[in-house]
Amino acid sequence: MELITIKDIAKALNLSTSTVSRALRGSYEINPETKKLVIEYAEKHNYRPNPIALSLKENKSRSIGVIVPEIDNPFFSQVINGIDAIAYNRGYHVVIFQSHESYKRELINLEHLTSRRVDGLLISLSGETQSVEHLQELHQKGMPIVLFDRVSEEINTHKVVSDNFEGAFTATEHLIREGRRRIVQITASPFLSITKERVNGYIAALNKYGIPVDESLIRYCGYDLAAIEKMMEELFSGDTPPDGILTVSDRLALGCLAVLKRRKISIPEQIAMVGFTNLKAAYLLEPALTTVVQPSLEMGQRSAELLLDLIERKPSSIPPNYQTFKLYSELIVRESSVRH
Amino acid sequence: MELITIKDIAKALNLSTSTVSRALRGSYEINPETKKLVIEYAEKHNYRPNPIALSLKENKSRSIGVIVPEIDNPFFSQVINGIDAIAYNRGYHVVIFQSHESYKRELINLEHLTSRRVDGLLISLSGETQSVEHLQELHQKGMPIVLFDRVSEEINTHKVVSDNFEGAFTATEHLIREGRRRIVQITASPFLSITKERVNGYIAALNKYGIPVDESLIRYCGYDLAAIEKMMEELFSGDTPPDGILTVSDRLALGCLAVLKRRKISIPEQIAMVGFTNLKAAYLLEPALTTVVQPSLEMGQRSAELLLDLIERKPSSIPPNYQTFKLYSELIVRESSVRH
DNA sequence: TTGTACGCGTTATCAC
DNA sequence: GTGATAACGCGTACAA
Repeated sequence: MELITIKDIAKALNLSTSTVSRALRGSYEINPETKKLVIEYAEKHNYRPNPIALSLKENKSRSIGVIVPEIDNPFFSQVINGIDAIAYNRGYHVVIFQSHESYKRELINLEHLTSRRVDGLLISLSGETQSVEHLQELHQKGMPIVLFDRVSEEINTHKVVSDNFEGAFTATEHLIREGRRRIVQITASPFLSITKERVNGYIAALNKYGIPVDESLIRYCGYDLAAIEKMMEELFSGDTPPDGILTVSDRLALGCLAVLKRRKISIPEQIAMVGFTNLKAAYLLEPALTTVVQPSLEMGQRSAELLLDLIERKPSSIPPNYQTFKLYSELIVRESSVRH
Repeated sequence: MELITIKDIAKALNLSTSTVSRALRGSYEINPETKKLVIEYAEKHNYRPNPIALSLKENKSRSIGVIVPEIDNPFFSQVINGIDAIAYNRGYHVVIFQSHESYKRELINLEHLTSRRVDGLLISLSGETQSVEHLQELHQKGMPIVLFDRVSEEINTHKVVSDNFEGAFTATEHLIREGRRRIVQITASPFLSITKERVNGYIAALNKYGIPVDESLIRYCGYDLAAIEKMMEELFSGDTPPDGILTVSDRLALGCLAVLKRRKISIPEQIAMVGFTNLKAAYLLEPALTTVVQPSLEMGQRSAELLLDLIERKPSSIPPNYQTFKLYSELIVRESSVRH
């Protein structure tokens, strides 16, 4: 735990710092005895190379930046978990920033990241972000970037996403097969890639079964719980309330379930529901909730692996054609969700 | 965004690096014109001081380490949120480590932290941790440390906790006043300070109302959901099932609610329940759940403020007597929890 | 007012 | 096989 440096070792052993350095790194041919002596002394005094000095020398921080909309969101905290696992194994710091769904804060985060000299960036876009010029600029300056979950077509780099189209398609199809026809999709910011893909999957499923698309059944909604509940109340106050619901996030599912409970609308008897959710709570409390489980942990791991590969490879050997990796989202149907 | 250094500015302006440095820091008396020139150039080329070089020079990393049992736990992700807010405002990095409730991993984290040269440490102990010698050693070597939530008597430094005794006392009293007598407390690792305090609060409330303490109604339980449910099933299979429940964490509350739901035991008609919870989901899905809300965000903020004060103060001026700051936990009783 | 020299911890290069 | 030196970027004591 002591703050011992290579210089201290050199002094103590009457050697030069360069000899000590070589002994420790074992690179050059060196007198085995000297080497042994140095290594023993280092171990005894718990020598640890100063990562800051190394960073300065190598012009690398051995840290990666992560920008997420909110840490306090089960999906993202699970992703961070995955990132964390990979990064620490490979000797990297993870520095986390939150955009709080604000484009402005995303820009500020980027500024912080660059001045902190992170070696690479993992980012999931804010709900407000419509242009990714800020990322492109950074990317062109040589910063390795991997986008995950909420990505953009407009930047050419690696991306890791879940198969949102397929997830929404399967979920919608499940509802249709259970006999539902008036299926509402409750979704988030219309700017997000995940939103667009999920809406497309939903529409494709309706089309497949010849159900006309009713635009009023696609509801875009912010994350504010009160707003979600208000929208839901509205939806169920009309003459023709939905008989099926597809929600695409934890918070949306919760607001939705809360309103159903309050109105004593029972699942699955009166209405069927599928939620994209990462919250273990949801299905425990509402066993009839069919769930599209996001591969959050895996997404974090894959993204981090990709980014670290990009960072550690020489710039000239970075593959010219970036790819989008799609991870499988599982649809989990529980017995109790089948209509009695 | 460019990687421009002080040296580049000096070269471009035909000045020495020291002049540029002074101009930028504005410390020394310097020719106003030169100063203006330098600052303009710096702004134009987006100069940012290299934090790594500064760290090396000042022997400070301007980063703080945070060790939590799990990131993916709503209480801790909220605490991290609070830490984050304060730290970034004051120009510090937050480096997060997870102990995964393992003492061994806590030790490894500590090792990483020190070799990473963090300026200070915020830690909430793992469920396995019984001795804090590892922390004491580090603390005696001069590392500023603030413990939060799960603390230890055996180390003398600042601590930030919520009032667990009071929280459990109030919760238990609430149950008693609703007419419950067989109140079970379902709690976590017996080693944790929070567990002991909550058990004490529970016992004190029973004593106040002359209810004998039944040791079999204090259940220690791991975080594994399956184990929680098994324990609950056991509890409710006996001849005299509880008529009141106090759970002290989100996961325990969830496992508990899941079993009640499965056995069709209704709240509050058949059983009353209070949970320590930070999960917005819980009360939404079960409105009859009375909640002890932990001041998680505030805890993060207070802890970070304390730690940064410790770090930035000269060692000689650190107050010799460390304190434990208790934050208030609010008991939230919703209408629907009153027995009909 | 400005420039020179040094040190923070480490490694690479060159010399011995 | 080992030691001296320079360099990474910055701030500052000291010299001019």
